[in-house]
Order: sequence, then structure tokens, then C-alpha cells
Amino acid sequence: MGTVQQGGSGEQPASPDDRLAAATVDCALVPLFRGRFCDVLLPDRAAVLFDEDDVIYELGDDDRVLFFIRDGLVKTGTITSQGREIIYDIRKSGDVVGELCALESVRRDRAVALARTEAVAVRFDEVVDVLAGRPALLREFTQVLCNALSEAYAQVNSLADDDVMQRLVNVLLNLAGKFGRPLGECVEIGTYLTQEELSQMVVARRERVSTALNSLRRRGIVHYSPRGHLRVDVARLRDGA
Amino acid sequence: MGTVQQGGSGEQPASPDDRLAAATVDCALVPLFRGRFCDVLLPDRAAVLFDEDDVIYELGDDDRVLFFIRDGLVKTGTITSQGREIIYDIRKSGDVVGELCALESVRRDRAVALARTEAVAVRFDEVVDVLAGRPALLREFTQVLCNALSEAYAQVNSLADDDVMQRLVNVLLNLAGKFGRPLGECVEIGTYLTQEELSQMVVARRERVSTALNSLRRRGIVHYSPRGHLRVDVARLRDGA
DNA sequence: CTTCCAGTGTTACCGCGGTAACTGACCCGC
DNA sequence: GCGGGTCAGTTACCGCGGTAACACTGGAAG
Repeated sequence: MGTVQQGGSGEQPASPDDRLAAATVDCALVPLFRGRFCDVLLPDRAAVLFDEDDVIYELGDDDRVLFFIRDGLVKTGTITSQGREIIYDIRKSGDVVGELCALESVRRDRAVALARTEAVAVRFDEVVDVLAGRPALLREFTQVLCNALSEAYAQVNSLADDDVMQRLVNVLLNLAGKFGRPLGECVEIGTYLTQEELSQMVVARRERVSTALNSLRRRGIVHYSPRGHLRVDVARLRDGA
Repeated sequence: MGTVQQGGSGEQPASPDDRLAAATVDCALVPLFRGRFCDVLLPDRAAVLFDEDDVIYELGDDDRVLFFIRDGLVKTGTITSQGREIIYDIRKSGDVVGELCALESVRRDRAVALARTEAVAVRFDEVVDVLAGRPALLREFTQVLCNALSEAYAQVNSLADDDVMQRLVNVLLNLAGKFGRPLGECVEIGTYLTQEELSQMVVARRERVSTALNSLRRRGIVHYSPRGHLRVDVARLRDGA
């Protein structure tokens, strides 16, 4: 369940120039590393490695720890009392995971690596200590929380008045925004997700997502690219709904 | 839409002793005033008065302001693209409202007074300034955000695998926990909510909530008290679901 | 008193989507 | 090659809950 490695080095390039370049790219892409969060909080810390399907934390765990993703892909979600898995969000390099631990000692969500992931674990107490006295960082951290809250509310709204097709469209647009690379008319979603996983984001049966997806394919709005990656026509997706 | 009155005084008792007593009661009851938040942030500020049905802030507003409720009752929620109103939460004396404004300049939720409400408005910037350097307050504020997030996720879970009856039971248990006063075997929910409002919390049609509620009444789990207030048998409600 | 209306209670209809039960494609290890 | 496992695609059935269209009540306003 995750191998400890020495912080700072790891899979980063070795030479100072390379490291600077990598850092610049990171900071351009990501919300939390941008505001010097990494500079203040993360240097000289042990990173943890997770393989695909490794559980980062589980429902009911009582570690009050946040994970700052250096590299990789993580799903956050839960398993309902009836055993149904739901995915709240998918997070990538530069995002935080586990922010809900600020609430109580026992976790009400879970996080699982969807690919090999390198993350830095920081105790909630330490985060608070660092945040106090650094208004800029505090602002950023608050934004992270509010962003999650806002997306959760959006999910509730969507469940309230969208049908499965519309919810799927929402999920695809989100994914295209987060993981999309432009590719001709379309945007290719750079991460492979099974229909099962898609359906857990849509909150519907896999079968429904399958037929909805094929309906979009028949209309030429969605394509499968070679390695099973989805290619979506964002414009038509957006006004088709 | 809200009358400005001089902060600190208002409807509070005048003598020092009375004010201390009132403060003690407040602090015993409520999450945010408890931790000296009020002492640091709220003295000498103008309070705003809202009548029933006054809008505190609306979808699309761009004021980045949090409201600390001194007294009253406020619903937060939204109106979906299809015109359906949804209630995310109901907040009372001691709670904060408008925390989502940390995210962007335009509000994605709305808040409406359900009863005469007295609240202190504080710009988000100021909140950040006060929070910086006060870890205890920072912790509390983070808790407020995480609590909202956690409840939003719970709502998603509930929408994913509970039927209307179970969702209604959840809502009633929440209300009993927040606004309940013990009364014999039962707990009386101290605030009057129309079935329409209940249905907006349950996220279902009013008609369904009406029949579900009466089903609970016939089973003796829920009663109407004189002024239309609900009296619920928390124990049976909990294990009935 | 009567009128009006917000809130409540109920019921028939029907469509969306969960359930179940398959088939088929592809990949991996033996 | 063959068998097993994971993922994808499809369809018939049927139940929950949205829709619509009512009737009833109590309080407020005239």
C-alpha cells in the first residue's frame, strides 16, 4: 500500500535546469503548487508511491493526512451502504486529496490510485500551521475546499433534474476540461476510464452509460481512439445538451 | 432587502451581565461563535436585518461576503436550469452562510431568510486576514467548509441509492438533530417547514413527500403538533430505515 | 359572514432507468 | 492453440417516482 521514497528527488530529473523546467510546467498546470505551496510545504518530505488500484485512504480510516499529488491519477469517492461505488472526482498532478479529513477523525470518503501515483503526505495539523500566517496560501487552500463543495453541489443539481444522457455529457465535458488535449475538431481525454468508472461518476448503471455513449458515437459527437481513449466534440457536446 | 442596524447592540440585552449570559448561551450552542470567532471578528460591526423571504444573496451576485447569523433561520440552495428549487441546507443562529464565495466572484448558490434574521456581513478578504495567524480559528473555519462538503457528498450518496422515503427520513433526522427539542418519546422540530420546502430538501416532488409523511404518521413515527410543527420518533425513524 | 388562497392529501398514468440475463471482443497466461 | 477474465454492447421487464388533475382544510382579508 505505497512505498516510501526520499522526498524531493524521486522521479524528478536530476540537473538543476531540468528540475526548474519541470517545476515551471507543474506550476503552470496546477492549482495548488502554483502559489508556492510546494515551496513552503513540500520540500524535504517523503513522497509515497502508489500503484494502480492501491488504496490511498479508506472509509473509516482515522489518519488526518492530506496528500499532495506530485504525479499520477487518483479517484475520490465512496461506497454507499448498499455497496454501490460512487466517484466524486478524479484528481491529478498538482491537486490535493483527502481534504475532508479536516472535519473529523474518521474518513467519510476514500481515495484510490487510478495509475501509478506519487504523492506527499502532510498531517492536517501541519497544514494548518503552515497556512496560518500565509494569507495567499490560505486563500488557495480555501479555494480548493470551495471548489470541491461547488462541484458536489453541481452534482446534486445534476442528479435533481438531468437524465442519464445529460449527466454523462456533463461528466465528459468535465473530463475533457481536466484531461483533454486538443486533437483536430475534438478533444482527446488523456486518461482511460472503463465504462464502469464512467457510470460511477454519472451515478447510473453501466448499461445505461454504454447505450448513451454509443448514441453519442452514432451521432459523431464521441469517438474511440486507438487505445480506447475517448475523443469528444466539446462544442457539439455542449450545445447538444 | 435588509435593514442596516448598529452592530453589537441591536436586539441584544443591554446590561453587561445580560450580554455575558446571552453570549454564553450562544457559545454553548453554536459551532462558529464558540471559538471566539465572534470576539475577534464580529464586535463593532453593522448587523443586517432580513425579513422572512428576503433574499440574502442571489445566484450570480458578485459580492464576496460571508454572513454570520446572529439570530434567525436561513436556507441555502439553488435554482436549477429547469427552474426547480433545491435546498442544500438550513442554517441558524451561530452558523455562517455564503462560504462558497471564496471560490469565484459570482455566486453559484443563493440564501433566503426563512424567518426574521439578523446577520453580520464580513467581506471574504477580511475573513482571510483575521484567519491568518489564528490557527484555532482557521481550524474552525476549515471545519465549516468541510462540514458543508461532507453533507453535500452525503446528499449525493442518498440520491444514488435511497428512495424518496429514505431520503425523507434522512432529512427529518437531520432536522431533528439541528432544530429538535425533546418532548416525551419524540423530538419536536422547532421550525415550521412547508411540505414544498421539505420536498426541496428531499429532492423529490411535493406529492411524494406528502404521501411518505402520511405513511410515517399512520405508523405513529411522525406526528403533527398544534402549530403544524413536526414531532418525530427519532429512534424508530432511525432503525425503520 | 364569505372569499380566497396557500398548504395539504390522493390517485391514475406512464416513462426513465434499475435489474437481469445474455453475447461478443479482446487480452493474458498456460 | 485453448480457456478464463475483464470490458463492452444489447434487450425485455417492471417498479419508482414525475406529471397532472383533482378535492379538502384553515386562516387571512374583505
